[in-house]
Amino acid sequence: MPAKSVKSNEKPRLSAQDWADAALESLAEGGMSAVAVETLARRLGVTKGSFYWHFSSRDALITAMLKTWEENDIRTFERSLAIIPDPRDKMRALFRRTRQEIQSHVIFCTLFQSIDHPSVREVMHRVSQRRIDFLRGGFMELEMPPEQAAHRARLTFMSYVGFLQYYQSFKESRMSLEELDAYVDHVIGTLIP
Amino acid sequence: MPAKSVKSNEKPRLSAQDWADAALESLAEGGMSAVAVETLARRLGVTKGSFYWHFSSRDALITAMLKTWEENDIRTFERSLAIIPDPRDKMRALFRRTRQEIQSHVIFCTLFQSIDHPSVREVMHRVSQRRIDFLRGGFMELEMPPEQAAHRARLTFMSYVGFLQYYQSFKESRMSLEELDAYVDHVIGTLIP
DNA sequence: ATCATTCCATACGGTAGAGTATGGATGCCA
DNA sequence: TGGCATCCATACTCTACCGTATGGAATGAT
Repeated sequence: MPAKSVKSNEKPRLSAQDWADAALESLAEGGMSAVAVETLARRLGVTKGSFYWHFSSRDALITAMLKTWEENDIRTFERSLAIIPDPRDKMRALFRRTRQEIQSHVIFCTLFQSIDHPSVREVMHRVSQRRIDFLRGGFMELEMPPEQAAHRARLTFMSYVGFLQYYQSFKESRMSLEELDAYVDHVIGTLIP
Repeated sequence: MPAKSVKSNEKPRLSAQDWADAALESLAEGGMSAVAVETLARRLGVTKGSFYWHFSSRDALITAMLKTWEENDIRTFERSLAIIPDPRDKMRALFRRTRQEIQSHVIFCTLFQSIDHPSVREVMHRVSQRRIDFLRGGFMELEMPPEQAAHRARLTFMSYVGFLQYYQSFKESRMSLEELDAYVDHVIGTLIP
């Protein structure tokens, strides 16, 4: 086996980024309350002593975690859609994106539930604004007048947020995949001109 | 002064309903974490000793609080709209309702953020289903085919949930009232056939 | 007037999680 | 090989909660 196995062998020797990554995973699974120092320490196979060497406080970890998420979000979200040339295809692809259960969606939704935290609030405000602006640009490419495009972008974003919230809250009574596809088609037909 | 002043004079002598009501107010202001025994006791001018006479646990209070809210929600929400005869007017009135900052909306949104709690989850699932069904009925009154009405009802509800979440999260950067009216009009024009 | 019931205060125990203090282990470097 | 920096373990404090145990004051019934 290799000398520098990162997983559970030899000596972990963690970095601050390792903690931020673990925090993100824990966030996706158990919400903000799961982003706890001792919980993460157990997860990483170390103790709090390690944590407080890398970070000054839990809040500092949360900030770093959010920074990691936001950067990754920008990379994977907008850049993957910039390739699609036709604006209508691009918007449709964007809508269908919601159907996939990417980790980014889960975290986006989870963070909205922890909006009380100042850092979370700040990041979510930025990210939301960015997505609404992106949608507005898309609708304007579809020949919508600016005012209307702005409203439609808001409406679209709100339905996205609401859907995630609902879908993740009531996992037990989810629609079937066929139904879900039909729903997304309906949304596309209703919101995309 | 009267002999039975409920407020802060003479002797409070609380009932379980008083605790549930105070819990609701506290919930609207500070979320579920504000629904804490000692916090409410301070609010009511008594101590925990009182609480644990009326309730067996914090969870019992939460259950009672949710029961109170759900009953009140059914009363004020659906019954006030059943009067309007024209289906299109009814739907429009329903949409414009979101614009008003009723306490029920605030609590609805706050509860969605605490969906982890089993009792909250159960109540929200019922309430959500009820509202979606109500919307579906409304769209069917507008001559929409059943399948389409179901999807449109979902979409409408999702945009409602998302809007509340967004609107309550970022109070500092809210739209002006005129803009908000224009937005609601856009939503009505887009979602109501 | 006595007595039980109702309602509440006081004091305590228990737990979970954040943060601190300190020493030990490991590795690099002169 | 001694020494310094890096990274982590152990053990502790502190705070904020929930929940319990128990006694006391008020009220109504007889």
